Amino acid sequence: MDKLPDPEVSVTADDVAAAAGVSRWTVARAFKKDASISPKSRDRVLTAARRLGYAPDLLAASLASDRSNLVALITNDFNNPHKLVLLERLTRILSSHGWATLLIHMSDSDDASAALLAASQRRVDAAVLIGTRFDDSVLDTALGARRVKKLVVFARYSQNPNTLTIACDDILAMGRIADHLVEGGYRRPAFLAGPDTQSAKLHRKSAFIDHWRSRTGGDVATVHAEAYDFGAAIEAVSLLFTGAMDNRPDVLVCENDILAIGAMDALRYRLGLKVPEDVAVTGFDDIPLSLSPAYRLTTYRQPITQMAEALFEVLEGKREGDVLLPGQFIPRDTA
Amino acid sequence: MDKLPDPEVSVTADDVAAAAGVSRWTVARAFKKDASISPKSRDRVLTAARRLGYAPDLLAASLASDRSNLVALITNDFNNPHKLVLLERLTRILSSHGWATLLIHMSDSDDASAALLAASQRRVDAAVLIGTRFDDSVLDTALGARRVKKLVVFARYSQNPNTLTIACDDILAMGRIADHLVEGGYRRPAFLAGPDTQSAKLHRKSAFIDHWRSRTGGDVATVHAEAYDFGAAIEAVSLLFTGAMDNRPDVLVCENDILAIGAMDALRYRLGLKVPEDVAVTGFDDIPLSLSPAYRLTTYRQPITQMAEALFEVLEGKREGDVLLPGQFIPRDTA
DNA sequence: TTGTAAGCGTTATCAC
DNA sequence: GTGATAACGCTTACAA
Repeated sequence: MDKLPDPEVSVTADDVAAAAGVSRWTVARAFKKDASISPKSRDRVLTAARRLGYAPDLLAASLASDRSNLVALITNDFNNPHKLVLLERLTRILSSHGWATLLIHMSDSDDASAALLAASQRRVDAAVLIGTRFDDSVLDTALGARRVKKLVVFARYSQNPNTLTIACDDILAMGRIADHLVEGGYRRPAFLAGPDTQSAKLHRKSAFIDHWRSRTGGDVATVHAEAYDFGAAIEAVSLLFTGAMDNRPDVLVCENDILAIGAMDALRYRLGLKVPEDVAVTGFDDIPLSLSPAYRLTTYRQPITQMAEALFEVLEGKREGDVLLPGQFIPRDTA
Repeated sequence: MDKLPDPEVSVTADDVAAAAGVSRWTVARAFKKDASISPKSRDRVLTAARRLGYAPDLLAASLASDRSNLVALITNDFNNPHKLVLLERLTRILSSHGWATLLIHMSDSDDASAALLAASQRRVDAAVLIGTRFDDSVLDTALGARRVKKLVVFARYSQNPNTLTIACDDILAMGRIADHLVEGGYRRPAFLAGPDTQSAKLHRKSAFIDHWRSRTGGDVATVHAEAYDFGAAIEAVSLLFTGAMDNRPDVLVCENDILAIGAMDALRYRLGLKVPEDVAVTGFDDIPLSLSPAYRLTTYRQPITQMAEALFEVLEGKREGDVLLPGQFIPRDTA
């Protein structure tokens, strides 16, 4: 009768080796994909392993090999539902390739050093910054405490040379949105952005403004919400429209969907305006809510799956340099 | 001149020991909270450590001590924005207590074994299941592959005796909601639940029905959405109301906010009904969107912070047994 | 193709 | 209060 795996006793490669009558090294080889091992040995090892309930200890492996197949996902923006989409895609795709993910919360107040220290103490192979709410000075401190082998900025831009950016091509994206608006006959756009800190994150804003200017020669009004959530967007938009009702914008171009949804709420429930009849709105991200009949938001979808795959390639060292991928314009009813 | 920390070379406790003129063990002691070490030695060690840029390697520590201070957060329900709130709170609170979190995606199709195996291979001290979409058979397979020291079910109920539940007290909660509705004069409630699988997750449904019956003697209609997202809720509610318009429900009690929001969208945009004038709606969770002027949803907030703190105590072995905590009723405009 | 020996950076045990 | 020594479970040489 087969012995059942005993949960109390941890079974190691040595146990399997003894059971299969081979060396510990051969056991390790049997679990490697492309190892020089005879099919017979491998089979014997795997059978024994299954019977004993053995699974390699990745912690010990990491320590010995100095490679953990572990990434830290560091983020600070838990208000935006888009984060959930990013986390879902990243964990799913990375784990399908054998990578585990450490989720690290970076509070707004303190800098990234603490997060990176935590990551490095767990010996991650790379740290991935996912977020919109930190500016580039954060990266400098992070890199000062350079304890992490690779630092990737995901779904956001970074000019920092020691950092690798994987993102959606914002210039292309905002150009596409601007084109759509020009062709739709809109003439007085306003851009609703997040907090106005000195950083590269306002890429979308400048990309839109540049493109709009070159196509129409016209100017673009600008508002900053105090945070990336719809509450802040409601305040910002209310303020904007109560100010100058005589020559009000005919379209609100928003840095992301959550701001766009706040903008729509403000227009409808605070200002009594209709979307898109009175004012049109565009977003960015295509969060699930954008599809809801209450919003039906015209937006732009980031190529998250491809971005996640690109991250995987970067982690494996199969790819170098920044990655900028084109997304997809999603026209719905709000513009 | 002080040498700057060299990122290329990893500095170990031995280096610090040499620099401080003590043994490696003393270095370790200096980093322990309540270790028997003289203040002088500790100070000398910490100074040397700071100068060399030393931080203990938690991987090696885990291997040696058989304690990783690492938890696996396993989830499969990335459609519900409430997950983001849970993740935020858990990572923040756990990390403030020195615990790191592994985020593991459990795909709907396969069982929990893969996720638990992944967790155990990283030697987590506990696995925490966060989700609504698995039924109890999943727990059985998970426990069959019993590789993880502790298995906690968070923000959901489990009857499994090998599992520890930390959740909001649903009976109390649904009782509170039912009371509010009875007092509000509602008479024909319908309950909108998620997918109808055989499991304990329909706790809220039965809790509401029981309470409603005992207070009014009346029955409660029931609908099941095919998934926990607002698209599925829209379909389910549309179907329910096109069926029997003669004696339609006057209030829709929803298992959570995301279903409630879908229900409201269906009522307003598909059926042309007004909330709460024609049909009232209640939710559960108090996700950020519930506060939006488009919804202003009457709902019930789970005590997430306390639940997270309870999890911490369970992890540290300071607490045993299931934890059921009371939440807070949040009356807004929809009921 | 397979086995042997020496690490990886910490903690645990037990002396001093 | 402090230090030596043996684990922890694996991988990386290198030798057979």
